[in-house]
Amino acid sequence: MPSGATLIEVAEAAGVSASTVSRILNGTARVSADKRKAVEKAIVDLNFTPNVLAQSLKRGQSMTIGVITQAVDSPFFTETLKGIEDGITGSGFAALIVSGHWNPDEEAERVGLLMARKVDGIIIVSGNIPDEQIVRFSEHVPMVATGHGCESDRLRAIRVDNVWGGYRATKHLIELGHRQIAHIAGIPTLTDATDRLTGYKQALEEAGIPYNDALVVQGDFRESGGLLCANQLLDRGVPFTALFAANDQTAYGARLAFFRRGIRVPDDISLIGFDDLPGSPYTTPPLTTIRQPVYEIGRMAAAAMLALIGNKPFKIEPPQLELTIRETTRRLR
Amino acid sequence: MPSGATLIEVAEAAGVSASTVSRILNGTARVSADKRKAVEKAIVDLNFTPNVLAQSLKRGQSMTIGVITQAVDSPFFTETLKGIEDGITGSGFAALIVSGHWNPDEEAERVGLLMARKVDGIIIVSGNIPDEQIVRFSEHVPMVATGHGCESDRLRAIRVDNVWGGYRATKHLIELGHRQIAHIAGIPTLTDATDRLTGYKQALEEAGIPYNDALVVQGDFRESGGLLCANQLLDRGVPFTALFAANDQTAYGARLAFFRRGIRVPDDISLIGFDDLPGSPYTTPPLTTIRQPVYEIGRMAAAAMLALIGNKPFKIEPPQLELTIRETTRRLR
DNA sequence: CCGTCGCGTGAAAACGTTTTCAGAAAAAGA
DNA sequence: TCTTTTTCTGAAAACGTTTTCACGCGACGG
Repeated sequence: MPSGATLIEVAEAAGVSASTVSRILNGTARVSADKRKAVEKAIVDLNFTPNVLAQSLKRGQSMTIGVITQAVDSPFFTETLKGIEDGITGSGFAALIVSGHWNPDEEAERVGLLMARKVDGIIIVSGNIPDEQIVRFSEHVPMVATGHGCESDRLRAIRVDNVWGGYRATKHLIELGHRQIAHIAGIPTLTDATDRLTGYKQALEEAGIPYNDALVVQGDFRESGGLLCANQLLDRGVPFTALFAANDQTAYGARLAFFRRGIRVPDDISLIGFDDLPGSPYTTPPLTTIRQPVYEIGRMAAAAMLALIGNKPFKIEPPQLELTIRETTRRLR
Repeated sequence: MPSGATLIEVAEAAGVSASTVSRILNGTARVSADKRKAVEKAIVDLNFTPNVLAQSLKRGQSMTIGVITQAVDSPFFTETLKGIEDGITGSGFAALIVSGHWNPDEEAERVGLLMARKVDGIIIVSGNIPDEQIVRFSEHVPMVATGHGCESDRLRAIRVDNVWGGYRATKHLIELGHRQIAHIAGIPTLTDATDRLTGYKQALEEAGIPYNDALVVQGDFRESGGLLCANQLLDRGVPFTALFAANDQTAYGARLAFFRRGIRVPDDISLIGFDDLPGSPYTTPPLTTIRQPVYEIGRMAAAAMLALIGNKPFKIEPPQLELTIRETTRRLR
């Protein structure tokens, strides 16, 4: 527990000047052994901890990294958050987390808030703030953005190939013999969502299956939306034997819709999600999905940020998506 | 986007002293209309934002609240986090979130870290740091703790009645006619977990059902533990018709174990959880559970902390648990 | 017409560090 | 022994605010 002792008090107790104490603390210059000893003793005696605020003010560095997330209650974000947290710990930095609630204006305002607090960098996790704006921000403070494509001098982007993911998911279903494949899309303003839809279309086209508008419906990346949309799909009466949900949460909702109507998964309908949330191996049956290394993305974001701040080179290698086959998909009878 | 302009520059631009600018900013004293106008103009012209660091240093207040959580990746914690975040926004405070990973030593160290950063208060979300230690910390900085029972001058506790929750869950099963009721307990060092077990025993005793050690097994509050423990339980060969899982995540795991063995829920075995995580209404079938108002607890924690910091009175009313009956429990045939 | 009051204001001293600058002491070179 | 260098150290000036203190000034009552 840090005390109220100040560096000056330590200096007095040790009979040296404040400068000397500071030098010992930071290893800025050589100090004679006896003074060093006296100071070190005084430090433990007084139980001294440097005042980070004063340090920050002087150095112009706050040792804080701002993180903008969208919904702290979504497993998708919190996994990334955990990665960031783990990546930061031990570096002396701490994370100031604020959430933008998917609202671009709110996000921009939060960026301002973080800047006012003189954070040393901002990590922006997904969200739908326009890319150009991010680039503009990055002129003021180093930034790392996930789910965005833009890059610049002080801006790194980490993004997975969502088109490929959508393609792979759909292709998996096609390989199992399905040809009537429905899709519950994500939030249309997010490229993540539209890219997955594009991938879906590509796979269809490749297999020579005509795209059918009646089999695609607009979700919201959440369970409730999945439930609703699946019901909608079912009610349309256009038959389908497989469903590609834009993310796992949507898949959970759809799964429930099927359950309610006595439709068995995967016996009657195959279901595939996207993300591979921590809960997905434990659904009944365990969910087949496109694994997105969310945690690793978080760690990578943290590492990239640390490198950016320290002016060190850092090569981002785009995290790979991976088809994870569990038990909600099966070969068409 | 905040600029590099300082208060002194604003003062110069407006032809007044720094003190005057400060007074206008904080409304500390009356200032003549013309100077005020000049200053306000200079502020927007220079796009000035006060340096929070300097303010903090001077005022001895950092406008930051530290939050210690255990696992940012568990829905239980993130829901609380969301409540805290929402409760804080608009107050000018920001949340510095660190995680203790269930490790008391790590938790204590993190408290030190937060204190070094001169946070104005610390909210500690669950965790197994000893109560006395929390009390000790609270002598240095205002604290709010959830899942702990201790209170003091600068310490507020928010905790639900876990004994009652365990009792109610078990009683629900008993009311449905079950008499062979298994229990997968939580982490034994957490009172949350042991309290729920106590409640389980109480309900059993009340109903005149002898407590059977063979029907209780030690989980870890996570899905994987639930899966393992349910299998263990099944392998023991002691028959049971209902299972009370110490939390929802454990229930998810157990559910999967049953599914794997072709045991139907609720037809063959009734299952009840604890927490009511956001995902629980969307499991198949939707999980019967004891609803814990996690989000509200977060908001309450934030409000209590703000009140504590502002020296305002605040009455914490303990959040109520509630039996939420869905579809994983049914009357014994 | 002269003390007293209240109001608006600026100068300057904090807050707790880091860092430049220069001086003193010690070591090295001649 | 007398420079010249090298080490080590302290004084003092920052960093960008807030806040105390005191001062000038017009208004007030006597």
